Amino acid sequence: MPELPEVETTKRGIEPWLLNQRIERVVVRQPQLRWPVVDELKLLEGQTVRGLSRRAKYILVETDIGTAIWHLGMSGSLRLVEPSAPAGKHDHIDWLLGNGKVLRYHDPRRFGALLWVEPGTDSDHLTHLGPEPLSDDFTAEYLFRRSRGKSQAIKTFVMDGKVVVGVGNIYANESLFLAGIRPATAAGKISLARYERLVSEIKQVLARAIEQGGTTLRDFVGGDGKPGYFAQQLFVYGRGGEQCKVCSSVLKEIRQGQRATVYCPACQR
DNA sequence: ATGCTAACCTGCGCGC
DNA sequence: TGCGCGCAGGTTAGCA
Repeated sequence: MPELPEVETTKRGIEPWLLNQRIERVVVRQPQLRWPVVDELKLLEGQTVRGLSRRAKYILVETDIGTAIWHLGMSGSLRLVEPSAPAGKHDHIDWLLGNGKVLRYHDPRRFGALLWVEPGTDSDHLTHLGPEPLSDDFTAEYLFRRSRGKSQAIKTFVMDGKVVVGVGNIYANESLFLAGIRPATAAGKISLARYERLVSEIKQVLARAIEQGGTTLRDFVGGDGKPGYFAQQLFVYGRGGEQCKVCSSVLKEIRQGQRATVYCPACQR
């Protein structure tokens, strides 16, 4: 489900309902997620949420005794529900809040996670990540430098969280289309000028997707339960075999690293 | 080091 | 109507 815009949308959606609230009870119905939910999460009971933030596709919930870290995996969602709403088959975790609402984690495929770190500690999952794509640290010069000597395809290169975080399959496809770059091009062969264009398009497409509340393909919903509206603005993702919206050529679909890649053979060189 | 593959898990849509 | 197959927004472990 979620790439950076969907995670940011979720974080913004739940923040007003969580900030400064007491977590009264933590209910874990299914601890077997991507990594097992640790017993320490129970320590959240009675704690107050001091702050929310996002790093890469992780949502950090800070309290005085530690930080809970959500990851939504492929099919996870976090939303506020009423306590009377019955928990469904894949509603794995509830946080009962002081305001009477319930923060409910739903994740059919269970590739998501809820991690825990003590104050002043960094999760191993966060320490080796690349820069945030919307930050000033993410520049064409950076990508150019990191890519020299690499034969790896540009698409898998920008999807590597050690290079830059938050760019998943949807927005990798879209930003390469917008930048006019073929996804299979070796990252090490791309010029600084073309990286200028790519970095600019990555930043723009992510920012626009956040404005639209993310991309809803099947089941993504923000914290308020509403879908995102960016899907209608996708140029290539999920459109293999259809016509290019710019030049009407038939879009090609290939596989890179077990992921679908779609591109326009005319617009992307 | 680099880069590719398989794996984790469930649901859905398609072709037969 | 049912069955088998392939595919899906992410990430990491393991291998050559």
